[in-house]
Amino acid sequence: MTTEQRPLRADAQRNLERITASAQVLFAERGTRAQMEDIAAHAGVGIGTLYRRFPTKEALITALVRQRFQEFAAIAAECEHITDPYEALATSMRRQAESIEGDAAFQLAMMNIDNFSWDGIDEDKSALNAILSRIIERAQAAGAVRADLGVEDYGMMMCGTTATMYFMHGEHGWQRHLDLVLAGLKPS
Amino acid sequence: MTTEQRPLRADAQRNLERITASAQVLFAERGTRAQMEDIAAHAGVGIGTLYRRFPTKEALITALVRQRFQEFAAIAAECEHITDPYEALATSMRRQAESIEGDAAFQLAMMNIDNFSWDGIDEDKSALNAILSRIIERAQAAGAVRADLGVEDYGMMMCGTTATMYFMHGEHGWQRHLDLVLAGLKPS
DNA sequence: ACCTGAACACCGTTCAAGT
DNA sequence: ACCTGAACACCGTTCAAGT
Repeated sequence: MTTEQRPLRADAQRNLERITASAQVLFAERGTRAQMEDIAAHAGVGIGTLYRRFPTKEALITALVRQRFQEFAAIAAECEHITDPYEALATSMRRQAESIEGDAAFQLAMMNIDNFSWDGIDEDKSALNAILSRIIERAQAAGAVRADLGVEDYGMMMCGTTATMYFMHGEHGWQRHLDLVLAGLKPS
Repeated sequence: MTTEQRPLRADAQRNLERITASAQVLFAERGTRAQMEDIAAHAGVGIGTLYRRFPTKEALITALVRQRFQEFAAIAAECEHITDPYEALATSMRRQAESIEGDAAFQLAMMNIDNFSWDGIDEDKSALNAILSRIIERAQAAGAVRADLGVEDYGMMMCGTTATMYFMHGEHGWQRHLDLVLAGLKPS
């Protein structure tokens, strides 16, 4: 909950941004095991300051995850403009997956590692889902995908793809998983 | 590496079995965060004893994961006897997935959480893959699945399915993910 | 208001002492 | 050979003191 109620004092705002940026870098690099102390040091602040903004490590990660979800929504919104209804759907998934390729922590998060409570993430998720629903319905109207496809399926497939992304780094990467899954979407 | 070189002294053997069983229970219940001390207590031994058999928590989990892989191989071997070539493949995936439904730690492990080194697991994996290759080839010869399907795809799909299993507990569960993925296997 | 870092708590791991 | 548990180390989190 990167709560930005009353504007922060200028230096505090700068610190907050540094913290978020450092956290993004270190978590992406090292996954969930990046250490709070290291993040604070990387941001050039004391740990106390970090904890003043984010009460727990979980809260910090949640903030980053929410940013990613907002990016997902932006990507989906762009893909809605693609003329071909099937490509709109497929491209959305592919581009979202590409956007998190270097971010180990988000991949872990996406798999719900450590049973995070994901405070506030439902808002972001439903904003995203609203767009995705439209994309899916258009594809269905065009007969490009199976009639029983739902938004939950979309999330599920992204979850599966993310898992293979984290798991397998070889040439047979997550693209392959996504291809298989996309092939399964065609009407039978 | 549950190394069983020279037979253990009777009491030590009994302790080892208790440890493995307790670890299985607690990890399944609580995921990777089950504590070593709790496992030792549950098994009725001191922590020192636990560490005498398994040098690290990782090694303990690895041992359990290897057991699961061996079970996977047993399941695959049974499924090889199914007459319908497509069903042999689909049933193998479905039954393997079912077998780990209650085991949170394995699900996490399957997703390579914490970058475990998976000592020795390659052996188990290749034993399993040998069987799976035969099942896949038979399905391909029968024209029941796409010609470009490989064993790595099998692992990838199980990985994705496991992730959704851990991630989503609703009615739209992992079965749905598996269905979508299986649908994608049919020759186009 | 916000910053700092020493101190605390928790849990994985070690090791000296015991049988 | 094997067992035990007190002690250590590491890292997330707190809080008293300072600006």
